[in-house]
Amino acid sequence: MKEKPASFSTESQEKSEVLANILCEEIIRGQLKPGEKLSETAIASRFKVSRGPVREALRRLAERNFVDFVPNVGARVASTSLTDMLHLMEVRESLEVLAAELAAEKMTAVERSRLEKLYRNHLSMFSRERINPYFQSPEDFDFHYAIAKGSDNPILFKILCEDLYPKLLVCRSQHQYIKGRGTKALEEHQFILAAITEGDSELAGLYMKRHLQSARASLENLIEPPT
Amino acid sequence: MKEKPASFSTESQEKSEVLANILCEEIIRGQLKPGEKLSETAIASRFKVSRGPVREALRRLAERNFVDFVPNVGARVASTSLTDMLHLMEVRESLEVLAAELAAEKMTAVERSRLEKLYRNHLSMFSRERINPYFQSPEDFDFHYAIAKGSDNPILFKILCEDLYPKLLVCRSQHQYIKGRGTKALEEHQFILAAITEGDSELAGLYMKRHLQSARASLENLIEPPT
DNA sequence: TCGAGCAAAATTGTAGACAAAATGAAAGAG
DNA sequence: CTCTTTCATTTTGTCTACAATTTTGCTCGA
Repeated sequence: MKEKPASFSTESQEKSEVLANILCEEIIRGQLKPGEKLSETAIASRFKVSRGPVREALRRLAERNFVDFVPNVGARVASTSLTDMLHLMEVRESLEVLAAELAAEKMTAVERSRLEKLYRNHLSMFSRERINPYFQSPEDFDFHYAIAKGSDNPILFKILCEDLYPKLLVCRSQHQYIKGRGTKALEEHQFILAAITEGDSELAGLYMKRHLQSARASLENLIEPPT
Repeated sequence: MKEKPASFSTESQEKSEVLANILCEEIIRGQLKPGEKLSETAIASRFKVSRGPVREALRRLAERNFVDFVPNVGARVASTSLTDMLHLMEVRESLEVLAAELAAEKMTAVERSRLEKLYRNHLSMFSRERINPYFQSPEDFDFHYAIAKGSDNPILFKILCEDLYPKLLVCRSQHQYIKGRGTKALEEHQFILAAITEGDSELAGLYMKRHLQSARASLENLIEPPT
């Protein structure tokens, strides 16, 4: 019997995957700026690897639309406009309403209590230090993440948590969009939480819809300011 | 000034992309069966290329979840269960309702007339040869494709047409799920079309919802037959 | 001054070879 | 007979080298 050498913390190793994750992270953090050239040789020498793994990593990122790729020319960091962000939010709204409805129906007891605990933590956290823009903070995403998980629909979860959220984070970092909606968002979470814990699917969806609609509306104002 | 040599029909060339498309097509057609091993060397020799492009192609397909990938082991054709298909349909329903609503608001005049023409073609086509299961036929997808396009939301379009529809086709081929809902689906299209051409967003969404709900319901029966 | 055209440099695309890991089969112990 | 261990084979991971394409800068001429 083989000792499992990687007890935890990882690893599938495979440099191309590690590279893809690192580059993805740097794009999200904004350390790699939109439009910036991603030279294979430069990346290869930076990470002390050959170009093979780099190419594979870039292909993966291209498939996920984190980089724009032109054959025989190369890869560049994809630049996402505010219009893109609006489109993302439109899709997100639709899918999270579904997620909230499904979560209200299907969440297990432990999931519900965990979600409630999560909310209480956020509440106490932001009642002490009150200058925080809760909206789109890591904690905000945690809440939505938990609901996506609770929907018990892996496809839905993947689209939301692995496609849309990262993309939204990229948008945010590329536009310094830190539109903090104060503790308003936190209050809205309370209603969503209540509906989910009571298993009221329709209501959970409705609260989620309003929650995200207000976020989207403020974004729309940013694009075309009201007359 | 350079002559553009590839006047049309393509090409970005780049073997890894060509390979990815071919393999994807074969998975959709069911020529590559679920769970089947995708050996790099085998594919490389089959297409008379080196392993490099093959690896890149497989990485792309893995990112799109058409193949399951295990480091140091290799890639296998992803097998999609009927439960997966149900999850896909749930997400699809939510997104297509949004697409129909947006299409009703934003479709241009020429897009509307084109959609109408498309519908009339399907109508005459299936009134002559009436044995066809319209539902999930290429023509059925054409209609939904046009609406996704008309939503004027590239993110939405991409998820529907490049992620969900292909995946649904894979499911169908892997399960011989040719559940033809007769010309019922065609009739439902008529209502959707009417609502869109009249710009009635809410109604278009509602008809779309019912249209896909009935499809999903019949799928649910397949999984857990009614008592 | 500006643009076309050519040439050199840099970058991407592909191929082939080597290293590392996993798979599978055979041999041996209980 | 079954389970375990070992070893050879196969397959994947990575690297280096070479071919093809693009980019860049220069020269030349109007």
